[in-house]
Amino acid sequence: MPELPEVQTITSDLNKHLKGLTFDQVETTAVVYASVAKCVGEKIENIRRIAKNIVFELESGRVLIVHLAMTGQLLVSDPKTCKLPWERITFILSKGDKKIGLKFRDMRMFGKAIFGDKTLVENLLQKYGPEPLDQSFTPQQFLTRLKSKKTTVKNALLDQKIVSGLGNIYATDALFMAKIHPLTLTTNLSPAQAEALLTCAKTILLEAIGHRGSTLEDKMYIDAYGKQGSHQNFFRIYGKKNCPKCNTNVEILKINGRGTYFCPTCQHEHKQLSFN
DNA sequence: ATGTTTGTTCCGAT
DNA sequence: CATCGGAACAAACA
Repeated sequence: MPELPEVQTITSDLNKHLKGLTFDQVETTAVVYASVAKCVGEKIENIRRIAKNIVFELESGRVLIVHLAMTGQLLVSDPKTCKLPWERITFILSKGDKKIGLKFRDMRMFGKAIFGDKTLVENLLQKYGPEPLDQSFTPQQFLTRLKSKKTTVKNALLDQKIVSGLGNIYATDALFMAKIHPLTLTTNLSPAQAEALLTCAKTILLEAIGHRGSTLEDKMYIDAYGKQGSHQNFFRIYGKKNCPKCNTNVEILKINGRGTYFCPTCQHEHKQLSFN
């Protein structure tokens, strides 16, 4: 589930509590995680977020990168606790006498965990577009990047190469808040719309970080201590039956396979795709 | 049984 | 050759 706010919540908690600890033991359960076993003996210098990735920067200069995808979780635990269902990697960290467990769970196994040298970070930074909350990212740059992809604005927002960190839920809500129809073609976006969209996306992302992320019915997102977020109580249009502003029935479109909620009254900027 | 689901990547079509 | 979109990845739930 995690989008930028959820990954940010986990990352900042982990950075606060695991900085300076050393990986004592690592147990992996599948070949796709094999490289992670090599982080034994590595000391954590810093933990930061790049797009939806959690990057453990180690004193040696090497890195451990975790992507939670749809159902991944990183959970701080007592090192003696039993294995949880779908627990894929078990870490034990220590600092002096203190020992802390860290579990990577992932029901659907779409997530990734990889250990390697600094070049992994360079590769990451290269493959992702700008962070939407970066002060230096301007609406003009946003518009140019959106227009670089000939598709609908909803689709472009989910392209991590155009702007990183937005997922289906926050993209859907940002379009509603900016009053832009999700099927609007990027080629038809105005500078004013791009500016509104960036402002709304930032507002929503910051709110959601303040609420420690969104936990849906399936409880697949929880923070590093197992706690739910509360931003699901503040969704604007995602999952709603009626528009919170005008009470019109919310419509659901399937855009590239993703459920897209929108209000046909409030989001009226859609230019017709054809003259049929 | 069928259709959903927060994300990403690969491959075929254009 | 570049770009776009659908399918696939795996598992649970309604």
